[in-house]
Amino acid sequence: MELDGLVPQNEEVVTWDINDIKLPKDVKQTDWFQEWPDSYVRCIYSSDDKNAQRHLSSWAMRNTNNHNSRILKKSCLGVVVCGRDCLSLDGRKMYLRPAICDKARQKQQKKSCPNCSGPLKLIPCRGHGGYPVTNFWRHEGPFIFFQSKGTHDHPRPETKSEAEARRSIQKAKLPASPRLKQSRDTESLTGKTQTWNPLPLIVSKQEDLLSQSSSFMGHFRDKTPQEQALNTCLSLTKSYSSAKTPDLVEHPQNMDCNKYLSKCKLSGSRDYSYREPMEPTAFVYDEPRQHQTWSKNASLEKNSPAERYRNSSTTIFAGLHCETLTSVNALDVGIQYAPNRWEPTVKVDCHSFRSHASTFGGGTTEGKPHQNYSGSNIPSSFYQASPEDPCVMADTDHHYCQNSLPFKGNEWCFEEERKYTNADHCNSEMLLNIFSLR
DNA sequence: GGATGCGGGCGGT
DNA sequence: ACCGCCCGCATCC
Ligand SMILES: [Zn+2]
Ligand SMILES: [Zn+2]
Repeated sequence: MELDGLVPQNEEVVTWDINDIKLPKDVKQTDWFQEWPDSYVRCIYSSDDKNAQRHLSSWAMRNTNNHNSRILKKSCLGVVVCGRDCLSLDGRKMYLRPAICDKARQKQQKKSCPNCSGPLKLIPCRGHGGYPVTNFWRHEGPFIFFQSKGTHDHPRPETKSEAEARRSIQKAKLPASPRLKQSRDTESLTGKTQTWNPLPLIVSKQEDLLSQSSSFMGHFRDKTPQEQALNTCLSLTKSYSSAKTPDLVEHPQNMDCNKYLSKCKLSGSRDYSYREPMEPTAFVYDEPRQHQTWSKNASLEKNSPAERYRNSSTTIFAGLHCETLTSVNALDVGIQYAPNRWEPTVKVDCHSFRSHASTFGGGTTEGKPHQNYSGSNIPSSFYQASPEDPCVMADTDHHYCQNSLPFKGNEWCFEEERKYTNADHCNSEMLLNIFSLR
């Protein structure tokens, strides 16, 4: 059942559908990227939004063929849980991210629970009429239209970055020789149980993670733990960032956290080409020429300085990446935890922000930058910790990064920002903190 | 290796 | 026609 118009996006009534021949062209404001879109929502992202460009979602979504090259369709793979419903030390369940690749997923299901070595179980998504929730992406001019159909009927899996972190850590900790590796593959192919994550990655204390991390990293003779960690961190953010972090690369061990943090403040999106909102017409689905032409016209020429300014800040937010928002948990536990009692999320808004001077000129972050970016449920890093817990520190840093974006956007901020592409540095820094605190 | 996209093909409604 | 989905191919990291 469609809920057309019932969930106003952008404080306006949604009048479009992803399948419409024409999509709205007079978009006054774009939405914050949603990491966990759920239910029947529709969003309009800026085409500058890196996450939207990559069609990212923290749900495990896989591409599916809808025989329509204009609209990218993805369906949810659900979540992987322990077949024994085991709990971590702190009493939380873990929710692993299903591998997106079919082959990899099959392999994954042969592995065993990293916590109790029990079998893993894939909970399929049946949130859309008994079928997986589907997401649709459609690029149109300066916007990326997004639509979700169905409500996930399962817990959230670990995020993409968390899953990547897990892989990196596992790879790093098992610099297995080719021979050993081969036997392992054979084992998995024959269906024998293989503990997915032999190392006790499931820990409830950051302390534990730290010690474990540095211990396995200590195996590398040629690199310091910091360097090793850094490599991991950088590799994790690589796919999201086109920026270089020369300081870190060249002098990781000398990197000062505060210094690094200051860079976080300047982090944002790299691409500032913005397009003016269109005349109140629409994007024509079946007339590629039209929107292409339009795109060209609108791209760069019509921007007045004021427009450029406000638009650039718009882009700054749009450029924030998933990792920035998933916080330090990329390495904190590596696994998505949640309370034992899982409640389906009912409502999710597209957190939009006004692309008006008020949002910017104020120089505040009142444009609800903190508003549950991840929707109305448990934070990805569901983590009980004491104030002195390193994790808290890291998380604080994370928020700081998010709040410290150059809202005021003077020319300097603007330029500086271009140097430090995006907020991924925040993430890298957090990761670095984790490993270097010791 | 695995994430992502693409698109041919098949079967069900 | 629309949808779910399997499968191989290609690209990129
Ligand atoms: Zn288990
Ligand atoms: Zn789902």
